Order: sequence, then structure tokens, then C-alpha cells
Amino acid sequence: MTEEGRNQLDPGQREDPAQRRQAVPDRPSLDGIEQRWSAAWHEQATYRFDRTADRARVFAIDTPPPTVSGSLHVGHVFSYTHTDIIARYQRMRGREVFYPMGFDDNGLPTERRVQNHFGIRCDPSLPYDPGYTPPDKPGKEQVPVSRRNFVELCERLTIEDEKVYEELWRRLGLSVDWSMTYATIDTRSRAVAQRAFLRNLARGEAYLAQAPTLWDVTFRTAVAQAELEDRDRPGAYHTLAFARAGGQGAAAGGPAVLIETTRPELLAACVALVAHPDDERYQPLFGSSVRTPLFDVEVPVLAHRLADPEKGSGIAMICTFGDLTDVTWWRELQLPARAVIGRDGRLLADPPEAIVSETGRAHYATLAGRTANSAREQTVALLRASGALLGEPRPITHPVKFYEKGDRPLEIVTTRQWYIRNGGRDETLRAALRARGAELRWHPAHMRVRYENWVDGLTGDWLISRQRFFGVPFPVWYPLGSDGLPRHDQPIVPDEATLPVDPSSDTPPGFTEAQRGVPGGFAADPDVMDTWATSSLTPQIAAGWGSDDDLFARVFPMDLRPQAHEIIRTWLFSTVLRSHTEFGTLPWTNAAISGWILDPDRKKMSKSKGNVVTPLDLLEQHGSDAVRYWAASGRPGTDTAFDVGQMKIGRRLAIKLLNASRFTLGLGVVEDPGAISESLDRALLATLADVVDAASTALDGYDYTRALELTESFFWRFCDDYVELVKGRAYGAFGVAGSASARATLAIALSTVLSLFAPFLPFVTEEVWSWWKPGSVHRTRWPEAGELRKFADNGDPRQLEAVSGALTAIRRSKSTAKVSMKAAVASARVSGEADLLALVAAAAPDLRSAGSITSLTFAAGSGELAIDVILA
RNA sequence: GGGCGCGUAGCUCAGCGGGAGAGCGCUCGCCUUACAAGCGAGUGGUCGCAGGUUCGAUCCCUGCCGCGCCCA
Repeated sequence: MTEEGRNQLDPGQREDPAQRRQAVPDRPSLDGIEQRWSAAWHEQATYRFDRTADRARVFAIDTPPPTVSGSLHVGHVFSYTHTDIIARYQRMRGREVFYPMGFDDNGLPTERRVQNHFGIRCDPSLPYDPGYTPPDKPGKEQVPVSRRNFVELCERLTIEDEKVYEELWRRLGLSVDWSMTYATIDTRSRAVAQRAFLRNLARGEAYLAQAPTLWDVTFRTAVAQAELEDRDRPGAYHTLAFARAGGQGAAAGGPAVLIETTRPELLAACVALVAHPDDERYQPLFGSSVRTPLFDVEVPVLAHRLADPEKGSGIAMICTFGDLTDVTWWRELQLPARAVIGRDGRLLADPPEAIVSETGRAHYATLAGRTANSAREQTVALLRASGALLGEPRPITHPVKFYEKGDRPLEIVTTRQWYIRNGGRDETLRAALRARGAELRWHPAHMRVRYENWVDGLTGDWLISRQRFFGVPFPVWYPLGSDGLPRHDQPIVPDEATLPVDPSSDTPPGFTEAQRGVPGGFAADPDVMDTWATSSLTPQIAAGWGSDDDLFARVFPMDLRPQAHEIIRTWLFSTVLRSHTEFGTLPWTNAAISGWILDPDRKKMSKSKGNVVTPLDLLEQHGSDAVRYWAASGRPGTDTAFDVGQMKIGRRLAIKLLNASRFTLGLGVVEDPGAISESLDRALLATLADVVDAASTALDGYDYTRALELTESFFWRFCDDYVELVKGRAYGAFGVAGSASARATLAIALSTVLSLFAPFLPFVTEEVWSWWKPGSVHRTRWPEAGELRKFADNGDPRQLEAVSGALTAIRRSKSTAKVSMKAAVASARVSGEADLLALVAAAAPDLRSAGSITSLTFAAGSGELAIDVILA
């Protein structure tokens, strides 16, 4: 308590009201409080992380880094507010909150944006040009620049975006420590991503493999399982006739075998036919062979459990590769590869070697270079002409795999890629990761199922290399043999101390730049890591892993990962994986999963639907506290309607706080809890103690919505009933002691309510706090229910309830009579059970005063309280 | 097709084994010395449908219908 505060201690001493009123504005207003307080918090470093705090006292948050090349939307405001509420609560609870902010500028969206903005493109084969300046305006042709130059330009451009983001976040009132920011393409992030990769590589968790890979033909890059989505697309079943060729048994030379396929254009890639081993229709064919139509290649008829007897004719052609089942068949049945689709999605120029017949090669020549669609039409034409197509194609709708950012179906192409083991091929690791999911505390709990579904459904390791230019490069070079070819099995890696490296500009240990690309020299790995390979390390990046071990020890593993539910499979899972393999722990103990914002039609708000409201407009229109109030109404994991009405209620609440505070403080604060003597005052504090307990419990369990509801409903009861009841007494109607008791209670209640609201409404609570208290409300301690109960001294919460009930009955009489609330009541007679009656009687002067009651009498009876009112 | 969540007052939602609630809206009032961007009072629901368990079900179980999401 300050000296100034101490001067108010003596309840008998009347303060100079003018002195107190100086600090309280005559017409309190919310105007400009966002700018005023966000600036003050900035100057005073209110949310600065104290990095001398030890791990036990720290509450560390792994804030999601928003994509900077897009723009923030209402959904961001919504979910980031939830995290901030928790951060502010934990801070008031005495935890030192580690709350950094990241910016995600790594990946395709930024790559495109930088290309368009500067009119450049990344060419990793170019050397770094330290003096490079981009064109003022983008020219017609994109200028090629080195990867390092490209990254520098990206950093330059995203700094602008980051400023805009930071402004908005400050205005929203996020209590982030803005001295601790990172960007996912910055030097520190690249070093962490490369370091983590090298550790994975050293332990055998990362490996290079030549394998069939899902491939986006537009972006010309490999795609991971987590980036897939199924989309329903029209297709058609084509019935193709394969002639019997030979082999053992009676089937040789029999009638043609009919298969059904949606991808006849892959016929040249056909390596076998397959049916289910139990399918009696085809059992006689197993072991025999058939010849492909058009290309006349002999292929075996095989049995495999994945062939679905119910699908089509029950026998399918295996092509390398039409879908993931083809890959499984190819691997398990040890079939040859006959690739026909190239990385550009077109049919390769040369036919597979297996096609030897002249007509076969001639047929293929008419397909070479065509897109898949075009090749399909041509193949159908050829089949029809040859008589191998039976009937007409039968249209169907079927799910087709797409890259989530792409708009052409994925192909499967065999390429060399980097993988990280994720349990998809290793049951031990899968079980360990499943156990990590069970160890994590999920809010809400049912979101764990999404994680488990994903872990259980993994079909292969995590493909992390991308054939893009912008991103974190693999810190790897390959020695070149005397034949000039890279030795992929002997990767050269840098020392960790030199990270980050760009292998296209930097030279590997023991080599000189002159040896780049020459036989006997070296070559850089050309690929970059998928953005998730970096994003999966946000706790390590933010915590300074490898660069600030002291900080890392104080904040890792973190306490909280807040994020949206649709990226549980990507961000959450991959972060758990990286932490599990590197540290043998979870990266955090809690995951708070936010829901979505739905527009009034119950659809997810998104830019493409054109229903996005810009966050800044919203904050300007309603005020930050009001928007936060709305956001706080969305429970963890629950989709929430965008509701301006809720913001208006929040704004009204903030204004009410201003006015109630002005009234309370205007009476003159009594800062001595010892002055509290009246039972109604003690009842109020007892009620408030229960509210503090319940709100704290709710917030401990991430149920901020409940905590707000509890506080809010207490506050309205406080204003509507308690303040009205004690107003006369506080003004001094019943003497000095009664007034001091009321004013001491009002002061404690107000300061407690301000604290309880502070995580939700940081601006208005700070504004009011500044009228009478030193320091920031956001750095005060969270209210202690025990302390309040001490002040309450066995006060009975039922008393407040009973007296309020009596007051309501009196108001009802006046309302029914359509008279003013200040109209006099000639007589009021309260009756009911003795206990309750005594509670009301104990506050008789307050009730009489609040109700303008001339004669207030009590009659013992039974049951609920009843009150007979006779108006004057 | 599998999984998860949700269907409660006109709207947004809470409640989740024994009284059906809040806020907004709506109606009717009130210049009441903090607040008329206020205050007071009132109105309003076969708790998606059908079975079952139970002395008793909005709440537990089963099935169905509808909505949303995740995964195939």
C-alpha cells in the first residue's frame, strides 16, 4: 500500500472528497483508452518477461505464428484473445509469463508474394550477390536471384507486414512481450530447423529415399500425407479387355479378362492384374498372364488381399502408379516400375522399356507429352478403335487426392526425398507418440481423438523435402564421384556451430567453392524443408534452443500450446514428434484448441466466402474490450457465431465499470478492512469470495467463459442491488461507522472485481485502476478468496440474496403501479422462515432506505420470504 | 464408410439424474443525486424424434433424423 493509501486508513477521518475526485473523471469514457494504455504498457514494459525466473515460476506459451503474407481476420482476434486471457490470469497468479510472438513467413504464400512484389524469382543455382538491389517496379520478366538474396528480400518485405500485425495485436491488448519475436525464416529459425534436422539425421530418424511420392504437378513438388485432402471429382469406369497370354493351368488361352479402371491413360504403366485371393471367379487365373491392350505387354495375374471383390469386376490393373494402393501392390508383390507420368504431369516422351511391339510403341507415341486428361481421351479413342474397350465409359463420382493448396489431382512420381520417421512405419514409435497424446492435457479433452485418429492413420514416414526454392535448405552436400554424379549415400553435413548454412552458397567442410559441381567435388542438396519441418520447432525457436541455453532451460518444456483444431495433424503432431525424438518429452503440458468463427449462416468465416470483417474495423467500432468480451464467450474447441450483439453487451459492461467505479471512488475510499462492520457488507464479501474461488477454478481449467460469466453476474448484482441498498448509508445517512463500513466494502469489492475482469477487459480495468491505485492492475496479484473471507468475518451470502429478493419485490410493486422507483412505500411487511427473516431484518435500514419505505415490519412464518407492499 | 462434436425460450448460449436458466430481443413502465449508450418489472420453451434404464431423465443407454468437423 502506498503512503497516499495509508492516509485513508482512519474511517473516522473524513477525506477531502475533492482530492479524490481529481483523479476520477467527471465524464468517464472509453474513447482512446486502447491507444493510451497500449502505449503505456509498451513504455513501462508491463509484460516484459523476467528471464531470471526459474522454470517453476514461468508460464510459457507457444504462440502460433500467423502467416504474414495473408492478413489477420476475425478468427485470429478470437483465438488469440483466448490465449491472452490465460496469459493475463497466470501472470496475476504470480507466474512469470513467457509469451513471445512469431511470424510465419516461411513457405509458398510468402514465396509467391515476394515474387510478385519485386518481380523476381529464386534460382538456387545462382551465387549470392551481397550488393543486390531489386527492381523498383516488377518488370515483365521475373529476374532470377540467389536463394540467399531471395530470403533477404522476403525478410525485408515481411518486416512491413509484421509491423501491421503488431499494431493490431497491441490494440487488441495482447500481453505479448514484443521484445521476443521470431520469424520462421529468420536466421535463428533456420539454424534451429537445420540443427534439429542434423540431429534427426545423426540418430537415423531422418533419411533419404528414392520412392514413389505424391506429387503436385502444378507446384512440381512432393507433398506430405498431412497436406492431402480428398475431393469428390467426376470420373468414369472404363471396361478393358486383356487377352490371355499363357502361364500354367487351364486358364491359358481362355476368354479375355475384363477389368474396370478410371485411369485408362495409365495402361502403358500396367505391370499386373490383381484380384482378391478368395475370389473364386479369378482363382483359376492366378499364376497365368495376360497381354495389355494397345501395348501388348505380358503382365501376370496376381492375388492380393487389398483387391476389392465388390469394386468393379473385382479384378484391377496395377499401374506404376495410379494411386497409393498401386504403390502398396508394387512394393508387396515386388513388381517392376514402368513410369509414364513425368514431374510436369504429362506423359513421358519415351515409352516404358517393356513396350517392344511396333504397334505398341506407335500407340504410345500418340500419347507422349499429353496431360493426363488429354492422354485419357486419346487412350479411349485407341481402345475403342482396337475393340478393347467394352461398352461406353460409365460416369461416377469418386474421391480424388489433392494437395490442399493445389487444384489438379496429385500424381505419383518416383523421386528422391528426405523423410523423418513418424511412426507410420514403426509400431513402437507410433505407440510412443500415441502415449504422448495421452499425456498431453487437452482443452477440450475430446480433441485428443483427432490426434489419435491421425497417429493411427499414418501410412508412411513424414516427407519433409520440397522441390521449392524459398524455405530452409537442407544443410547437406553430396560428394561428386569422378563420373560427376552425386553420392547420395555419403551426405556431407556442416558443423552445428556454422548454422544456418545455405549449401548453394556455402561450401562444405574440406572443399573450396571451385569444387562445386565438378567431378571429385561436391554438389548442394537442392531442396528445402517443408514449412511444417520448421513450424514443428516453434517451442525450440522461441525458447532459444542452441542459441540461448539459459533461456531454454527456464521455459522448455512449455506450459501451453494454443491452436486451431484443423492443424492438430500437422502442427501439433509434428511438434510433439520433434520434441519426443530430441528431448524425450512433450513440448508442452497443455493444448488449448480454439474453435472457428461462424457467420450467421453457420458457415466458417473465410476470405473466399467474402464474409470476413476486418479486425481493425471491429476494434474501432466496438472497442477492444468489447471485442474481447465477445471472444471470451467462445469456449475452447467450440465454434462460435460472429455476434455483434455480444460486442455491444461487452461495451456496455465496460461503460458500466467506468460508472460504477466513478460512483464508488467518488464516495471517498476507505482503505481499512477493519471498518467493515455491517452484516450486509460482510455478506457481499462472502459472496465475492465464492465468486473468486469459482472463477479461479474455471480459469485453472481453461474455462475462461465460465469465469467471465461468474464475475459478470456478480458485478451486475453488485451494481443493481448491493450498491443501491447501501447508497444511503454510504452517503452517511446512518452515521460515520456505517458509511465507513460501506465504503471500505465498496473499495474492496471494486478492486476485486477489477482484478477478476482484468484478463478479459484489460483496457477499462487498467483505466479505472489508474484512478486510485498505483502500478498496473495487470501486475497485481489475483484476488485471494481466503483474504476476502477474513474481511467477511462469517458474513452469510444468503443475506445478500434475501435482501435483494425483498428489494426486487418492492420494485415489482412500483413497476406494476407504474410509479417511479423513488416513490414512497407506506408500509412493507416481510414474512417467512425465521432464519431468512432475521437476515433481512439485520439490513432493515438499508432496505428501508433503498426502497423509500416508511414502515418496514417483519412477521415470522414459514417457507420462502414473502413481502406485502402498500404504496403511499 | 469410420470417428468426434452439436441439436434447450425468436436469437446467442449455459445447465447434464430430482425446481427448466442467463443475456439479447420483445412488452409495459421509470428523468432514481454513478450510469437515459441508463434503471425497474414482465413476457417467452411437449429441453430434435422414438424407445430403454430408474421411484424419477433435458441430463444415463440404444436407435433414428438434422447440422458441423476430422479421417478414409
